[in-house]
Amino acid sequence: MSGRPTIVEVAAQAGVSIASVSRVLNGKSARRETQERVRAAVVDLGYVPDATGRALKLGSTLQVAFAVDDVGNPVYTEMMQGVEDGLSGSGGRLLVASTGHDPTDLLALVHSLSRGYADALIISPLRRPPELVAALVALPVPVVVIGQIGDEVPLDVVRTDSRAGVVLAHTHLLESGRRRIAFVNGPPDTAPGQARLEGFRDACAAAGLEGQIIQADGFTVTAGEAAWSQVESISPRRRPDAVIAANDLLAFGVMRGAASAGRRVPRQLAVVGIDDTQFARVFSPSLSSVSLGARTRGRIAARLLLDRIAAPGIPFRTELVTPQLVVRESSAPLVSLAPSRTSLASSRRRTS
Amino acid sequence: MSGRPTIVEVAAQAGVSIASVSRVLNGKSARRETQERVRAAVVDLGYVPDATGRALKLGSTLQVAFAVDDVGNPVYTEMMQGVEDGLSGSGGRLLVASTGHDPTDLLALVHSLSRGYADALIISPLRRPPELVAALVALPVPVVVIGQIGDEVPLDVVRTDSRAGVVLAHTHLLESGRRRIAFVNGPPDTAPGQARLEGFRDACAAAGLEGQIIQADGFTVTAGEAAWSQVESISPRRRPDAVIAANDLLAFGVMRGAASAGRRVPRQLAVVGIDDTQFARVFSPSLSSVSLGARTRGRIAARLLLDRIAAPGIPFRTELVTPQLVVRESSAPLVSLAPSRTSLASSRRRTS
DNA sequence: GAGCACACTGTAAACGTTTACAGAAGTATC
DNA sequence: GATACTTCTGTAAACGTTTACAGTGTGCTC
Repeated sequence: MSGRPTIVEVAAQAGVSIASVSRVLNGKSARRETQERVRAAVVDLGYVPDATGRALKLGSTLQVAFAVDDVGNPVYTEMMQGVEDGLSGSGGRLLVASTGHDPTDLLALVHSLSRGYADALIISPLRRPPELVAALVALPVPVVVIGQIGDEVPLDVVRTDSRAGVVLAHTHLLESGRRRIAFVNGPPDTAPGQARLEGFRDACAAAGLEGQIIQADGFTVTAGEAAWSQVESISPRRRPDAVIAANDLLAFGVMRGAASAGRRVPRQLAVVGIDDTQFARVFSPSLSSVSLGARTRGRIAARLLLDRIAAPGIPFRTELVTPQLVVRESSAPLVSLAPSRTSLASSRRRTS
Repeated sequence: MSGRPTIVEVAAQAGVSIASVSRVLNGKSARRETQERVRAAVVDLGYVPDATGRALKLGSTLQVAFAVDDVGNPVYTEMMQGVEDGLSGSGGRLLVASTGHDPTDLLALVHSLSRGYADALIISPLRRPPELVAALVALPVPVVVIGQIGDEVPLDVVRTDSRAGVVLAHTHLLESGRRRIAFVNGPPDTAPGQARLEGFRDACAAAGLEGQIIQADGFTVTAGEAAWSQVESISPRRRPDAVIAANDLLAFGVMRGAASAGRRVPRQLAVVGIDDTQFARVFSPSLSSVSLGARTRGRIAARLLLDRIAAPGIPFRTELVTPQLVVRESSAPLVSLAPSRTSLASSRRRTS
């Protein structure tokens, strides 16, 4: 009466049983007249089937949880949009859980998922302590991990080779004429922090250069700014002429720090970020960045999930997205900078 | 057997009835020995109460839906973080629905909410066609609107006076010595588009100036870039020396356009954005922006919601968040720019 | 008109919880 | 030892669906 109408009231109004109402609404066989009466009653009462009752009976909530460490990072927003893309048409809803940076939060979240309020989980964790991996594997619902999780873990995974991504960036900077290339990393106890660090070491070894490594205490803009002051404190002779940042936010921070210290990008300092977030293109100077296909990864994760829900028994898969360097202003080659008086270069020309 | 254990199995294992199990788990009175046996069985079987069964019985899902038009806009991410802040501790989960820009999507989403998969809705719509308002009012769950929705609508509302916000920006630009102030608006059929346009007209009238109005076809960076080309096409004599953009993304777009056209910000063009998103501070030059307290608004919305859930009968409230101008480099005063030829960093020092 | 096939419909059980109610067991009081 | 009282426990109903199963009715064939 007071609340929303239930199937019982619809049945009463239509003068049929609740089974018939359910059948009509789910497109099962029913006489034309029954159909009409049910539909009329539905419209009349404004009946909408209750998701909870349905979920209880069918054992599926049509909800997918998406867990990330920091929704403030645009790369995760893009990933989420990818997931939404991939889910669209499946009738699923997206439950977003940002867990802050507290690892116990994340674990609690994963555990709480066994309450069954979602049919599946897509997770992109920065860190992967054994407890987390164990919890993920033990979860009674399908799980897709975006990122590295370990080879033998029985889960669907969408990966990218960010190690190779760093090498791409390094090679590009060499080609643009830089030799003193530094790496501003995020926390090395994170999966991306570790992989990207390895990539940088690989690249340095291959080039026969030694590279400075600066460690920021997060993957944020402010951490990048703080890291810049470490760069500044390097003795002038060894001071880098290029920086690879472990993600775009760090890169923005570095560029900001460099700008307020009066150093010109890209003339005095080239910067390359990772993730190619939407703001990389927009920044001035625009930021060269290694795209790890966040949106694509999200989309693939959704697809893996839908596949597994459709056929739970299939073997676990690992999909790989290859990194791609997007070259923009922040890493313009030294050679082309020298003679050119074109737009950006001239607008950034030294005033004295 | 196969799936997750239910309360029935726990009861069997503990040798008590399911009612006792439920009571122990919900902290109702029970003999110490019963408690111990139930808890032992729970641990033993790894039992976790099913959220769906619980929701069905209790009629509450512990889920709050949050609907926005564009998750790609950082202002909504911040708002969402505010909502999460405000919800934390209430045991609620956040269901994020980004509806793209299709207004029928949004309507469909709102209607689908009457399936009862969420206990409440927080919505920040760009447009508010009568159908949407009607649908919101008709919804069987509490609704909080962030933004303008109309005075007589029986809903809880969190508002900000973005009209006054534009006036703030305008006054500031006058004080910084600008006289030909243009306004880059988003679509004027949106609530913020309309309010901000009115604010701009107010400000122009008060100052006795006529202001150019440029209309972008979205609240995005690319729309801002496109709008810039319209600014460029204005005859040089009337060309603006300052731009107020209807949000930060538009402002970024304008700055990007201006930069590639070789115009200096703030020397030749001052820019002020609206929303004060996290990247405003980071941009080079950093963007002056009118904060509308997105995070605060989200937090307040959550509080209004919790209040209403606790006491559904209370009168509807409208909370107001006052805009605050954050002055940064992009609108440095001409006077301080004129004599000095110093870097942006030093000009920033004077303005803040 | 009997028999049969068929299409549809209603009854009732099930999904996993919570909780009103009544009954059981224990304890204190006379 | 009976009574009243308290404290705990079990039974069963309820939340809103879907669906197996049995039943009804109709039309057809002989």
